[in-house]
Amino acid sequence: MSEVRVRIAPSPSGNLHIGTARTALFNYLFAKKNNGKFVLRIEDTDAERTSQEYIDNIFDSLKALGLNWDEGPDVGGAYGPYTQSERFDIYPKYAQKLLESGYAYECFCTPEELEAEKEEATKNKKPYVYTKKCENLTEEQKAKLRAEGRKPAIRFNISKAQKAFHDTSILKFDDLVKGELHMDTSLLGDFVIMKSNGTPTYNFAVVIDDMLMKISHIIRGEDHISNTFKQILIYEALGAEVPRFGHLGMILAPDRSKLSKRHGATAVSEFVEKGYLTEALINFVALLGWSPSDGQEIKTVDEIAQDFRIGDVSSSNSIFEYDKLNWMNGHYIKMLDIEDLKERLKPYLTKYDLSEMTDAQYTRMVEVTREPLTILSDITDAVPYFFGETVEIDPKAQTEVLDTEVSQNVLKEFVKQAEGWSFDEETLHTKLEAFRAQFKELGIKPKITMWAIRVAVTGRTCGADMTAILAILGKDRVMKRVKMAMK
RNA sequence: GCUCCCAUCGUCUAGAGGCCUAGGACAACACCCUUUCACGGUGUAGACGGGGAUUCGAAUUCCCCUGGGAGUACCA
Repeated sequence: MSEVRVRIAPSPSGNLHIGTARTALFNYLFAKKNNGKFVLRIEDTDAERTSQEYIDNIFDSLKALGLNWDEGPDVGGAYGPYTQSERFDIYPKYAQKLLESGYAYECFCTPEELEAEKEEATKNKKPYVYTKKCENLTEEQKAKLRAEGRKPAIRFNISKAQKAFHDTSILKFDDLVKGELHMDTSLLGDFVIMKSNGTPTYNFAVVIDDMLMKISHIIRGEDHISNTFKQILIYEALGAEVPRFGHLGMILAPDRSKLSKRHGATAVSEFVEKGYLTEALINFVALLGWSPSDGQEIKTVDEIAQDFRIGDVSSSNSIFEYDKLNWMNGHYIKMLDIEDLKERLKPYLTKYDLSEMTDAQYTRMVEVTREPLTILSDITDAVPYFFGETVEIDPKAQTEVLDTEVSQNVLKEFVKQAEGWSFDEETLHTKLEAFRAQFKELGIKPKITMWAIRVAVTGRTCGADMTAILAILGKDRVMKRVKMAMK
């Protein structure tokens, strides 16, 4: 077989969708596994909905996910341009070819006429297929319509192509993930390939582009299955080699509907802003439909590529649930290199004055607070007590902990003893241990002892390791806060 | 409406006729660890949508039903 060439062809009518990212990933994996090329093409045929902002977002998201393309609008390649709007001059040539070979014809029907036919069909509970009304227009009739100022669209003649290349009206192909798929093409209407304004429709543009870009395998969502039948016929009518197709199940929201904004984030960039790591995102999304042969689910994209076979991908839909993504994201946060993590956390710490801390203190703070983080943005609410001279005491902690007599006794004793301590973690650790033991003798649980100190110093009942907190804050601030908490 | 696709624990999945009294992961629950919250460890509970057929034997093959999804544009 000739070179494996796959592509992802997003339409820039929105930010890169997580579903598109998964499709891109499977294409990328397939290319990697088969020493092929991964091509990025921007399908901006519909100028109305396209914007540069979205194009940038698609580029950035794909790069952030590590899905680097070999050919594309920015890096170029031998089969460019890779932006559809820059290819407008090439589609009419092929449409003309189809017109000449009789696999396409001009259609002068107005949108109103078409609309009426459709209504008629639904009224009679009949499936709508284009009537082929314009199939056999004479040159005279066409000239007359043109004279009236009507501009024709070009329609593809399904039945003619089907008859020319297949014995029956049933068209079949062997899908890479679903196996044999078939369709009765007599149920398909002759669809428009060139709009009356001279631009190609999706189904035509993709075929021409994929053909010219020598795409060998088309891996995409199963929402394209019905398009595939139309596209195969175009390839055949054009005398081109038909690529292999593979249709992936869709990603659904927990309510089994299409994943949309009302379910939360849908764009990769939104997930990133929320504090999801691209490593976790891509790993998670790979597991939707694919599973590792060794059972080891945490894997880099390159590791997955080694193990990847398109035929192993599940053909059913899968539901996007946050539980596992969250777990996985937390896992990746725990695994991250500390310096890396320090940088990635900074965008979520802007409300604090990091200059209050030395780099060593910041490092230590991150080390002791990273554990419970699910998403990076969780850091914001996890660290307020590391900053400023004083803390705000949680009302509940105040009444339940600080206001008790035991706590007050603990704090009194703490102030007395800690005055003489050195506030390095090692010392603190042993001193605190002894401190707890001392109270335990009096029948006070270690937990209670520590709670008094914790609430006085941090304002809350839970948080990072106390020893580290005290060391980072330093003796002055700790003593100040504890004294303030005393009655 | 018509056409197509899909169907194993709540979720993601393993399973390609006997290895399945169906395995793993996340979530849940319990216990352990522990200076809190967590992390971690151990364990518990939890599924082959229904009905036929083929077979000595079916989660695995076939058919029907049901359920879910998608497509049905001069959108992509």
